[in-house]
Amino acid sequence: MSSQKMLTRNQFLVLDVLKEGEKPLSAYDILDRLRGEGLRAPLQIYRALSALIGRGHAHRLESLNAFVACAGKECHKSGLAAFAICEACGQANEFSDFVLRQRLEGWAEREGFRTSHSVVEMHGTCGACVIRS
Amino acid sequence: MSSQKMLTRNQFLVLDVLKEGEKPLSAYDILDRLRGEGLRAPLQIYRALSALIGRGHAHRLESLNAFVACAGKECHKSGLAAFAICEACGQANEFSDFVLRQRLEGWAEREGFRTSHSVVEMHGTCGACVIRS
DNA sequence: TTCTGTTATGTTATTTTATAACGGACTCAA
DNA sequence: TTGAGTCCGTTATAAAATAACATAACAGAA
Ligand SMILES: [Zn+2]
Ligand SMILES: [Zn+2]
Ligand SMILES: [Zn+2]
Ligand SMILES: [Zn+2]
Repeated sequence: MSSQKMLTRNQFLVLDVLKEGEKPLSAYDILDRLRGEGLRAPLQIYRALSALIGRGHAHRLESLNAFVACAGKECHKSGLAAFAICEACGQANEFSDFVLRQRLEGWAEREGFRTSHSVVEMHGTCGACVIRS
Repeated sequence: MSSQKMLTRNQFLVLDVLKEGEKPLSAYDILDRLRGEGLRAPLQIYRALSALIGRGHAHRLESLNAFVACAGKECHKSGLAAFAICEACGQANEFSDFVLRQRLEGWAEREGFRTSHSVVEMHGTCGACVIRS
């Protein structure tokens, strides 16, 4: 089962930056970190991001206008990636929760709503930062 | 108990436009509809929106960069407003779900995460548009 | 009253985020 | 070898949000 299509050079570079980054990065942040590799235009980044997100290698955080590498084990299986975003340290913690997904799908089914994608993003202060404060 | 502080003129105008609008509106959409009332700058809209959101009169849809008047009965009581956004007709349906909120708070509690605000936005096709297609 | 802190306002300029529109290079199969 | 598909790179532009600055309006304290 090698339906894993190869990543292009730009896609690989962008994904690598996301994996290195400890925090969500904006497209322009990513661009700045890849100027050394010859990338110059925002569109190069956005195109790579679209492809990566389409294949499940990365996620877009809607409430931050930023992007992260996928860190979930089951986010494809469960079909829903949720995030807890710390406003103090900036880190985003990806998790997935079957009940959560079930609950949303239940609502959708009752209402005849056909879901294509769900956004779940909690904002607040992470455990480490709570202690530190 | 008249702790209901008065809305300012700009806040009232913006909220009124949101209530009239059948769909989520961007700040610039709102501005365009209020030029007749003498509003000229985006900041006037953003300031009014911030105040309205702070008081629970309106919500921001993170995945659309757009705003809606609050249509929920219990979204303050339940502390969580969720939205189902139709990509066909553009309408956003606000709902609230206690189990959903409970589930998110449960995760947060286990992880020591202190939540300040949660974003739940489903994208897809609403019942009416599914039938129509 | 006058002073003073707070809140709301208005305006201009700028930053940040995202896309449109164009053309070239390459692969693969018909 | 031609045509479809995909990726690439560039320039220009649109869309969303904020910075910086200056003024007005007002309530409470002195
Ligand atoms: Zn994931
Ligand atoms: Zn933190
Ligand atoms: Zn509401
Ligand atoms: Zn619809």
